[in-house]
Amino acid sequence: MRWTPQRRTVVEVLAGTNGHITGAELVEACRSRDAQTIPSTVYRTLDVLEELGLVRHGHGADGREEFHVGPGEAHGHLYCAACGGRWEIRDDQAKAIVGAFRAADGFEVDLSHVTVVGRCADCAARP
Amino acid sequence: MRWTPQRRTVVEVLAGTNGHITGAELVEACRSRDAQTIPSTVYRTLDVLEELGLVRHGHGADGREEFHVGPGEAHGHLYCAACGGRWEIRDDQAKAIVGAFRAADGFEVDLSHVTVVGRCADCAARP
DNA sequence: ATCGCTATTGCAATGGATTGCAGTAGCAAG
DNA sequence: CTTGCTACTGCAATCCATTGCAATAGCGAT
Repeated sequence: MRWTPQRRTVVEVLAGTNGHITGAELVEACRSRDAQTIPSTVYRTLDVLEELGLVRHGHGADGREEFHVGPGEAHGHLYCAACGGRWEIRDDQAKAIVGAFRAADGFEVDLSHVTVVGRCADCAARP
Repeated sequence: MRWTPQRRTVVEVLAGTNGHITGAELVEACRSRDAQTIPSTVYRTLDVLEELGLVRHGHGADGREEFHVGPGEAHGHLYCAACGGRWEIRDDQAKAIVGAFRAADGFEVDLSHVTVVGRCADCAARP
């Protein structure tokens, strides 16, 4: 792997990111450091970083790419369609999901790629 | 709601569709009936049909839109990242998921919008 | 310090999805 | 049948993501 200026930029921005970021946001953030930033380079860098396990990607409620800056436990996301709120899926809930599929089919769920959409308690209560 | 030729085309294609179809596939299918078909019209028609509850949309493993032709029970999807296989999430598994969130947080999961990615039993067995 | 291999980059093109706007045409009322 | 309202359509522009290809530049070897 080669340590290029472009990759340095991407990694620096990611290092300063807490939690999640979409592909487009990352491109934007890189551009503010280096106006020459090219989207394809950013996305390709993300691919290699993901292979290295430094980031994980999933898809938000709208299907856009979303990156979680690792390392750390893989985890899914909850998204409220009504208020736009977002939460990480807690471990006990994750276990329930993973277990349900493993037990029944032997299917191994990739948690980091799970986004569950619905309505949070508050929004469900006030229709 | 107005019954236009464009909508008729979309609905006819959907009526002939068994199960799932992506936005792009639908546009393509409509074009083969009516070469003048415009993507934005198709997507806007889908929005209307979804409001009426005739279709439901979710996002596939790659984040692209996917429509399930209803009516019928909302259901999620399983997707194997290794072999590309796809299955509908069975009711007992769905219950486990919905239950886990409802019990803990009062979060109401929208099943039709759930796509779970991972590796199916066969692929998990042969790494 | 130089060389050469090839991983990476830049760019242009492509594809799917979405939006704003001006013009068109359903449809209901008269 | 005619009229008028406005829900739709068509189009062009835009955005996010991805890919092919030729040119560049890291970096290990010499």
